[in-house]
Amino acid sequence: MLKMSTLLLRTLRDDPADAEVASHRLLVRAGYVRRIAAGVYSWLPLGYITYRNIERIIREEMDEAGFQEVHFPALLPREPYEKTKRWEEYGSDLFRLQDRKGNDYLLGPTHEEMFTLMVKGEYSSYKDLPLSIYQIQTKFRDETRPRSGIIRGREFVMKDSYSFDIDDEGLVKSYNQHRDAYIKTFDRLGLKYNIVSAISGAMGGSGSEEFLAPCSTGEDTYVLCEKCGYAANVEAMVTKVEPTSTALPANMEAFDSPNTPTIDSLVELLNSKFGSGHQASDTLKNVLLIADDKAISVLVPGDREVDLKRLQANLPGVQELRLFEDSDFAKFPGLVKGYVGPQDAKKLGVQLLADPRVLPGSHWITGANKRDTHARFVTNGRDFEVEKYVEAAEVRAGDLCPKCESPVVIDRAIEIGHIFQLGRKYAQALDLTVLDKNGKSQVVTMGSYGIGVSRAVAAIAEQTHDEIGLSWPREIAPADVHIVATGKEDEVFRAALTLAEDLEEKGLRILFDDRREPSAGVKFKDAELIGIPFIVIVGKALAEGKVEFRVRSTGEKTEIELLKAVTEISTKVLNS
RNA sequence: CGGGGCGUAGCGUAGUGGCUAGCGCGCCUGCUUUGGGAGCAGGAGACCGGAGGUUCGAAUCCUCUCGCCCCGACCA
Repeated sequence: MLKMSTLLLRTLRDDPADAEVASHRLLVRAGYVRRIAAGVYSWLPLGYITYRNIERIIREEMDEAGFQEVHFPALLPREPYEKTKRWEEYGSDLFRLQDRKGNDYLLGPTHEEMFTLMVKGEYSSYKDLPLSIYQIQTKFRDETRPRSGIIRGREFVMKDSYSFDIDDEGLVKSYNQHRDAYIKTFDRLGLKYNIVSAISGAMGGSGSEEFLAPCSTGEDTYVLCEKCGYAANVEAMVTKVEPTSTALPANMEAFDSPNTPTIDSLVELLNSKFGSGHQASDTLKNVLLIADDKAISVLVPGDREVDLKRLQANLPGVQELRLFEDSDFAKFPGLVKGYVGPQDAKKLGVQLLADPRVLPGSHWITGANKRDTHARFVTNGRDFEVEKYVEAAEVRAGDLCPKCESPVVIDRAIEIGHIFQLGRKYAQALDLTVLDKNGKSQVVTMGSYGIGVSRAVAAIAEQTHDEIGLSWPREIAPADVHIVATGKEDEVFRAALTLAEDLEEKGLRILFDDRREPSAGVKFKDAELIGIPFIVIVGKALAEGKVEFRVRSTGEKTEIELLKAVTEISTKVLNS
C-alpha cells in the first residue's frame, strides 16, 4: 500500500515553465518525473511504478509471443559500429566516449550490431532458425533538439526485437508475428493507434509499418482515410489520380508571357490573354533538383509544391537531394529560370520525372525554355517523355484515398512502435551466415521491431488526460484505487485504513491519502491530478455508514454502504 | 545547425542604474479551521546561471560563456 503521508511526492499547483505539451506538464505537476537535463528525466515513485507497469505488459506480450529476452550493455565498443559504418553515419547523434586507455566507446543508440553478433556467436545452422530475441534497454541519442518532455529524449527506454530467418518467406512470417504481438501489446496498453505503412528509406529493406498514436501534440504527420481506415506516412501515401478526358489536345503552341516567372503571375496572364477560368492546376511546374550530382526535373501540377522528403523517400538510392541553385542554372544555360518546360529535357541533359498526377495524355501550360515565353497544349507522351513516375507532390487533406477514393485527412501522432523488414544489411556487414540444407553458407535475413517504452508513458498520458489531470487505464496506473480520507476524526482514518487493507486483501493496489494536514479540497485536487482510475472518499458520508466511489475518467460518483464497500468496490474495479 | 524567447528560493513570478531583492504556492512552529487548492501570527530558504568589464553604486548597462524552452532543419 502506498501512503501519501510517506510517499516521495510533491504535486505542483502551477505548470512548470519549461513544459508545453500536456503529458510533460502533468507528469511534472503530478510528481511522476523531474527534468535533469535537456531530454533527460528521472522517475519519482509514482512515475516509476507507472513506467514499470508498461514495461511489464510489453515484456509479458513479447514472452507470450515466444520471443526471448536478452540484455546488452548500454556502453559499447566502437568496432562493431565501425564495421557497419554507423560509427560514421550516426554522426553527432552518437554519444561517444573514451576509456582511460583512450579506446573509443559509445552509448548504444540502437543495438542491431550487438544482436547480430550474439546470434553469430551462438548459431551456425538453418536448424536454429527462426529466432526472435528482444531486450528492454536504455538508448542514448544526442538529438539536436530533444522536445516535448519524455516524448523525445536523449536518453530513453526502448524495447527492441530482432528476428533472424534463413529466407524472405521466414522473414515475412516473423514480421507478422511481431505485428500481431504489437497489436496485442498496444491494445492492452489502452492506446488508440493506427498502423501506418511507412517507407524504410535509407536503411533498405521492404516492409515497414509504424504504430502511430493519434494526438495533437505528436510530431509525426500522417494520412488517414476515416472511411476505410487506410493510413500512411506522408512519404508513403500513394496518389490516386482522377481520370482525365481523353480528347486529343491541339498542337503545342508557344506564346509571349513577359514577367511571369511565378505560377501566380502566369495564371494572371493566362486569364487576361485566353479568357478567365485558368487555374494554377492547369499549369505544370518544373522543379529542378540535384540528386547526387545529377540534374533531374520533377513535374508537378502548378498548384502543388514538391515535398522533398517524400520525393527522396521514393527515390531509393539517392543520398542527397537539393533544389537547383543559381550556380546549377549556370551549368545548364538551356534552362531558363522561371520558364522551364519538359519539352527539351533530354536535349538539355536533364532526367525527367513526374508526379503521377501528370498523366500520360494530359496537356499543360508550361515554360517554353525561352525567356518570357510559355507554351500551352504541351502534352505528355506527345511533346515530352516522362522517364519515370515518382510520388513527389505534397500530400494535402482532401486528396483521395488510394483504397476507397474518399478524401483523406491529415493527422498528427506519436510514433509508439515501428516494425521493419530489415533484410540482410547487418548480417552481411557482420558476416552472420548459417549453413542451409545443402551445406551452403547463407546470409541470414533480419527484421527489427521497436517500441518506445518510456515514450509510451507520455503517449498514454497524452491520450487519456483531461483538463484537471492524468487519468490512467487501470493496468498502467500506479494503483487501482485512490482512497482519500477527509476530516479530522481518527475514526475516519481508521475506517479508511481498514477499507484499504481489506481491498488490498482482494488483490487491489491501493494509494491511501492518509495525510492529516491538507484540507479535503487539496486531497481531491491531488487525486484528480495523479489520475488513479478509481477514487474512494471516506469522510462526511461515513456518518451515514457510506463512502463515496468515483470514476476518474467519467467523473461518475456513487455512494456505497461501508459494509458492502469491499465487495462492491473490488467487483467494480476488477471488472473494469 | 538557422530563427525566436528565457535564466531571480523547491515551483510560479515582480523588480530596466540607487536603501536590507519583493510577492504567491510549497516548507517549518503555534493557534484556529477541515467536502473543492483554509485563516491568523511567527520563521527558514536566493552568492539574481557563470566569468569579466563599465560605474561612487549592477539582478538591472556592455562583452564573453553556460544552460533551458519553442519553431524549423535533422533524427525515429
